[in-house]
Amino acid sequence: MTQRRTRVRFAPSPTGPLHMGGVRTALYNYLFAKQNGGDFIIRIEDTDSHRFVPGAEKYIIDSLRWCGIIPDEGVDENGCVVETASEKHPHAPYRQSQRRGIYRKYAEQLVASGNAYYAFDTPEALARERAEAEARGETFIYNWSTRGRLLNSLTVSPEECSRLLQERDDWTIRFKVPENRIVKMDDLIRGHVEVNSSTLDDKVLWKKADVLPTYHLANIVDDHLMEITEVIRGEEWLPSLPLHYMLYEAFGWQETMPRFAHLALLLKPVGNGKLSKRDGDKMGFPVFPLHWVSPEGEHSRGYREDGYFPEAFVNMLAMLGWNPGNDREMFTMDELIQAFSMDKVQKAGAKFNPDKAKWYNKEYLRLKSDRELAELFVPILEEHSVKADFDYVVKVVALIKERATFVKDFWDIASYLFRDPQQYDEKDAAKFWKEENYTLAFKVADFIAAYDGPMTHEGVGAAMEEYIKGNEWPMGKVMNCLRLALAGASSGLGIADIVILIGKDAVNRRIEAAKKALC
RNA sequence: GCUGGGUUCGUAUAACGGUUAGUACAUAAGAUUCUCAAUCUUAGAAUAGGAGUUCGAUUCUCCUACCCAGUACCA
Repeated sequence: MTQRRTRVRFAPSPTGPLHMGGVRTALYNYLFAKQNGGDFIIRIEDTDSHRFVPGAEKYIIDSLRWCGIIPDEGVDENGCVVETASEKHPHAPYRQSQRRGIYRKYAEQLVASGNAYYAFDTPEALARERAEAEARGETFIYNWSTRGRLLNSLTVSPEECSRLLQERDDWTIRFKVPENRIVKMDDLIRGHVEVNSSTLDDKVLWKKADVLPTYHLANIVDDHLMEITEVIRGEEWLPSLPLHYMLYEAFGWQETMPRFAHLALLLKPVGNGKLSKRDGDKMGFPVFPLHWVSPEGEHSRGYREDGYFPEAFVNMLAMLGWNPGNDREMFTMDELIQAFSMDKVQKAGAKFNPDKAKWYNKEYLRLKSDRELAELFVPILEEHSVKADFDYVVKVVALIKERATFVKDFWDIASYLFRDPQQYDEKDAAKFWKEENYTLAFKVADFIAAYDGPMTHEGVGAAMEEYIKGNEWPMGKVMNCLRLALAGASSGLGIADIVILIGKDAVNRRIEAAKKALC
């Protein structure tokens, strides 16, 4: 086979928000394409108009964009699916519903070559067949074993067939799956797989009622036309792989048939089964990349809105079912592109671990500069009506960032560095706010007020500790009393840090307020 | 049911026939600090079960169990 430029595609159906498992599939496609210097293409598979959900298409593209997964083809710079062909997007339109004109001839071609046939069975007739089979404890299957007694172009005369084609508008074209043929397939992840064609059914390829192809036909035709070299998709497609192989063969396209890779599904953190929105709601984690509101008004939380950095989300997702072959866990997108390899992709489904997702965010948060984090913190401060000097915010961030998982945690951790405590933790007060302690704490406060050296760790911090130790006062009790007065709770930054940040005036003010509130 | 896929600590995974079965998250204990967090140290924790091939199987083959997917005129 001649060397072809690598071209992979992500082909979602706009039936709802993109699940994180879908993002992972897109990510692996993207990594594979970029690693091989090829193209990552988006194609919208919307041949089922009944399941179309407004906004889903935009959501999918926005989600990928947030993750840094930028398509080379199919979507323009504004994030819109391309409808008219150009040099950059030669295969437009990239929405199957807008490609409806091109599929019928391919279906007819298969009929002409004897690989497919017209079927005139009504949905009701098929439902009856299913019910009858079920009554006998069997499963109805439309294939070699039953097609001979059903209503189709193989069982009626050519004249009758043309008449039905004319009169009826609910006929279909079905693929004629051969009997008892071993279909031999190769999967990039699973290796060699064989299936006996007798177990397969004669899939509907084209529907007169909708004047549209079904997934299988549209998918194969478009992958062929768009010169796709590798199909990387979810495991749910593995059972239809033999059909797809036979379709390529029937069209005579086996020379350019793409290679296939079927990705195992993402599983729920506890119990069995695939990850669903319900699990997220129940256990408190998002299953979607971005916040989503369904047309019915139902909300779903998103990783972005929950405070995850896209780099952390992507890194976490990449490691769910793939590994570099060593212990390394942190990868930027570019590093993933370098390191990714299909044969390190896990065969089994991976249970999603929300704790690990948080851990990744924490790691990425630490990697960011104080100034960068401060910039993200400023809007949150503004929400709390706090206007602070930017350099002061930077100083605060430097001290608190190791204690946080998300930027949004900053406020809970450090609100007392921006305004006086509004209340005092009751348990901490009961534990530490005793006369023998706070009288000493007040003396330390007086000492700080009188201190006139540099407001640094080495200055006021050291002096304060020396003062307490010199008097042989209980360090822990005194400090916790002070922290309660200054920060509203006994947990938090070191007293010296707090004093240095808020300054002497605030210390005095807060001590007086605590006296009033607690004594 | 049938067809296909899968199975290493609780979770994600490493070990492409030879290791005291490694790492990370989580858990627990200890150290440290004025508290909390962070950090450091340590601990417990796995090859689903059974046959076979082999000098030797986590790794190869078969059987069983369990899990997942598909079984639509949905994708």
